[in-house]
Amino acid sequence: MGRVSQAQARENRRRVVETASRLFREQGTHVSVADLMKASGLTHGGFYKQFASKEALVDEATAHAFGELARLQQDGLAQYAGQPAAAQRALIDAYLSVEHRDNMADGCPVAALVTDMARVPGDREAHRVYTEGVGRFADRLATEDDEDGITRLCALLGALVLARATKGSPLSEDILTTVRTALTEPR
Amino acid sequence: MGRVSQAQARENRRRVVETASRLFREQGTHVSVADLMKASGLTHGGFYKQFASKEALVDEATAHAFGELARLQQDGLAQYAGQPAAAQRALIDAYLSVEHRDNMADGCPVAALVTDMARVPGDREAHRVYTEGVGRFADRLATEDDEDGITRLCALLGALVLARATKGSPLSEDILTTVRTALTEPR
DNA sequence: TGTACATCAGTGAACGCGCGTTCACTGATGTAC
DNA sequence: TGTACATCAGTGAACGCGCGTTCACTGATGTAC
Repeated sequence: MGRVSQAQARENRRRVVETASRLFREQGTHVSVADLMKASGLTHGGFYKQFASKEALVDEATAHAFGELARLQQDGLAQYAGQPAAAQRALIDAYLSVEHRDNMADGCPVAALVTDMARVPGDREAHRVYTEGVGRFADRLATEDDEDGITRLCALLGALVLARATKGSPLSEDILTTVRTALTEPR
Repeated sequence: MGRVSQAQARENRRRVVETASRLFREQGTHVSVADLMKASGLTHGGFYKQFASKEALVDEATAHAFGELARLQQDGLAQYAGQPAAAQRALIDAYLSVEHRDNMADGCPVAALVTDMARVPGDREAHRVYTEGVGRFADRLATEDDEDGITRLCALLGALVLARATKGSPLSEDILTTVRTALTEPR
């Protein structure tokens, strides 16, 4: 192939990070460097021209996924400007939808990476980004009844991961609809 | 070493399953056969005298962990016989304790295996056992306000896995205490 | 603007290592007499 | 009850394979003149 333009190299790098952020969410962070590069349309040998190690990519891909999440949440808020209750309801409906359950790759990184984070050493950059993302998500969910949003976040996240883990059983859809109702009905 | 008595062989097998059920919860189901056998005080070569494959052990260890969970929940109910509210409160306090957060190996398999289950093919025996365990856990949490216990289960489980994933930040303890209060205060 | 050459993103083979699994072997256990 | 021998749980070395990582090589890009 030979050398590639600086612009092309930047674009390739960007694509690897984006692909990684999707594959790590879908399959976990143990996806191989070779698979990651192949899915990005490259061969695995060039990986270390762009990244110091696989660990560095995990950190960067995690940050990328959380950046995307923050952007989506901003968009959601903007779309329902001045109607906080409608914004909440839209978020909850989307979060606990069958589509979100079945699409981990494009889904919430807090849910997709929750077990990976619990099993990884706590001093990693990915951890800092993750914890920050959890805090921001909770703030986003705060209401008059639930001042810090933490309880609502736990119910949302718990419902999504349990619906994924029980997929194939009617219980899975049951979990989604039950928690959606519980969180959106006025009380 | 040479041959070992049938009783000893059964005991060794039992110990491998028990060790696996703890290590899978602590580190995930990708713990190696060699590590599993070493942790059980054996060498890895003998593994296939007892199990058809690693996959078979994952199924069996999952079933073992859920059996243990069911037994613990029975004990908890028996201890507070005739006082359902106190039994609920004790369960919630224990589930959302720092000890439970920090001890995945002996902790709830629903929480420890939730991501593994989401990423494993749905037709496995481990899946059936898992889904059944989720249903039983939800029933156990049912109250007058929350007839099927699903919403409470999601909040409990979400809080535990998030507290684990954010461990090291004050947010972690915050999650445990906030959700514990939300679930135990009368409303 | 055109030419000569150094740079370096990407290639593909190779590295040591740990994985799940297999196998020849050992020797105490279990059994047939 | 004692003896002879077949069984088989456990050992440890080895298998092919995929992992993360390294490296000699390629040749278009970028730069110095």
